[in-house]
Amino acid sequence: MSITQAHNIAAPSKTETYTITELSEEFGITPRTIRFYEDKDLIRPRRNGMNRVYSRRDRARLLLILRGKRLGFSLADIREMLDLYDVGDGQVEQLRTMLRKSRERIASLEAQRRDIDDAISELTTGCGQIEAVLARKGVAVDEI
Amino acid sequence: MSITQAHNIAAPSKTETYTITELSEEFGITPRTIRFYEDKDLIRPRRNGMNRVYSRRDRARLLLILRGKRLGFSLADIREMLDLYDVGDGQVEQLRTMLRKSRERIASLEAQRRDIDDAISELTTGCGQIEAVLARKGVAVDEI
DNA sequence: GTTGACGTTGACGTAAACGTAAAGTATATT
DNA sequence: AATATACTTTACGTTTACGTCAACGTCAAC
Repeated sequence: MSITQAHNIAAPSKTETYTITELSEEFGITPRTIRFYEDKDLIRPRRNGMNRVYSRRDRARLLLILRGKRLGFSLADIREMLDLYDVGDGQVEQLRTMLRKSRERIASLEAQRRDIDDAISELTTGCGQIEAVLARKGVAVDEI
Repeated sequence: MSITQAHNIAAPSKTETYTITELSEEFGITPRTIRFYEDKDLIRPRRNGMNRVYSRRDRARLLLILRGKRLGFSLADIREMLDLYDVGDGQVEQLRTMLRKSRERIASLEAQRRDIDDAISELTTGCGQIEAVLARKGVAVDEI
């Protein structure tokens, strides 16, 4: 319970680093998940002996990964974008790729939304019919 | 290519039946899919020797299955609802279950839709930023 | 007498994103 | 020394809805 835990002894230096559990707790994911991302080449932390050491840059990558996941990209997509992001800075080609992928994703999401809307109206209609039948049977619908 | 194919020799009688490929072609699914549904106890066609024989009732069940899938229910959900549907007719308990499940599904779909809307706006914002950067670089955005 | 069309069962493969042991290493505390 | 804690690797398990062989049966046609 001491403040000076292993791997975190020094005072907050310029080269702040994180352990795998620190990051997992901060982002609400399991260490297994972070190792999985590494296995998929999404992060490449340094090592201190056997242990993984994450830099602030690694932490930023992890944030980008989780953001990509929230937006519904696959890990493969995310890896591709991260790789582009890494090569250089502001390369036109990367931006084009990101833009294309984002637009594709938007189109896909809009299609999904249409499907969802259709399903909702079909389900709503069905609910109404069931409610009508139950009402005719004298059953209070809200008792469900 | 003759009209009188095997298993379908008789004139259209009252007890019309279907082969597995007939149904699969009619509904745009593979025979494998229909056998899979049977394996999951969603349909139970009669047999003529080894061959499956589907009645109009089986065909109706298949329609309900595909409808349920369109609405995003799992096969397990669909089976449960079909079973209820089979027991009797207009039983209150079945209707309640259907209503509950449908309402749950609607709620889940609405949540999904909110997530999708959030993702779309986040992506749209990101696209706008990328477009701005590309424009400043003198790249026509539509060339992508 | 074999080709082709249609059918059967059984079992393994696929995709995504991890979960869940199992078994070992390394350090720190008691 | 023994215990506790954190970390490691390897590898199989999970879920859903099928796809994909493989090997076999059966019947009518050429």
